[in-house]
Amino acid sequence: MRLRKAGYKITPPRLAVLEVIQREGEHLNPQEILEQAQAIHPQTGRATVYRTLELLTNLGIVRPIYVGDSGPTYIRAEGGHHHLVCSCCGRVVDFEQCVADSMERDLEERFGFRIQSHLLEFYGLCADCNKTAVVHAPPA
Amino acid sequence: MRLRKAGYKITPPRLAVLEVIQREGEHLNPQEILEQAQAIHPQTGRATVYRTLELLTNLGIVRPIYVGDSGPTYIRAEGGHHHLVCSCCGRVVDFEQCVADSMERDLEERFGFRIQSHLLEFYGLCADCNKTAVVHAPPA
DNA sequence: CTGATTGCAAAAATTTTGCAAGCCT
DNA sequence: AGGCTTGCAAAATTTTTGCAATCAG
Repeated sequence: MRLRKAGYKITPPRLAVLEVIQREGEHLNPQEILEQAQAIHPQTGRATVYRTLELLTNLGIVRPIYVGDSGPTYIRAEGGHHHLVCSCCGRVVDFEQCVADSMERDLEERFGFRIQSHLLEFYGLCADCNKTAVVHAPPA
Repeated sequence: MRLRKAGYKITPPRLAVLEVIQREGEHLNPQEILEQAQAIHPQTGRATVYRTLELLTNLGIVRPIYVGDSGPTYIRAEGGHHHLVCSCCGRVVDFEQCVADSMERDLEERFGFRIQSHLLEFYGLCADCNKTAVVHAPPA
């Protein structure tokens, strides 16, 4: 338990939030995390979720990402995340193979960072939006 | 002027927002964009800034990015942006060389996207946080 | 015990929306 | 002229804060 090692107390709300992110894993926003955490520990308050997310983020256990339009969502802070995002309609496609790993070593040496994860996003227009919006798109 | 081609009107507030992002270029949040836009066109309203940013984003002219903790900031939607972000203290370091470009062609073919830009972020702990926080960090 | 942690509710901060007036074309 | 755009202010969201009560260690 990283929390303990860092000198923090292990409490039901914190465990609930951790559990939710471990389980659901991906792309939950604070509201959803609150709801699911309450399913585990009913009296969990919203403020505590925010405080816990900040704590876990600082400890490098989770991380917020912003994809498409919606607000922040949280994911485990490990491994890579790769998205292809349409600037026009907001569509998001995940892809796997990524060359970022090959850069980590070099960056770690060069900047003294200890890298835990990465996010690679390409922005552009998806096939559909390419056909329409770009040509001539009156407000909708 | 991309705006015109897409069928939108060229107005002072829109020009002001564009001008601000072209000029300052990087990492301005909506509030700052509003202030600077008002320096150009005083009666610019906050709502218009938000509406314009959304419009320009959909047209693929600008793009919001979220780095570190703070809210969204806007940048021109072209080229790449590369950050090394410390999960602990929020420090952000920019770096240049990037291998993402080599992936664009393949992704475009595979998913039918027309890629305009990319964002590559590595998350981890900076040299300073590595020494302290990880070992034992009572709340501060 | 003791201080970190919590939940609540209020306060802030950030975005969105409704609408009449105004401007671009 | 016609309708997209705008600015304002109010409404809706989202996040942060103050504080007494509680809980983990």
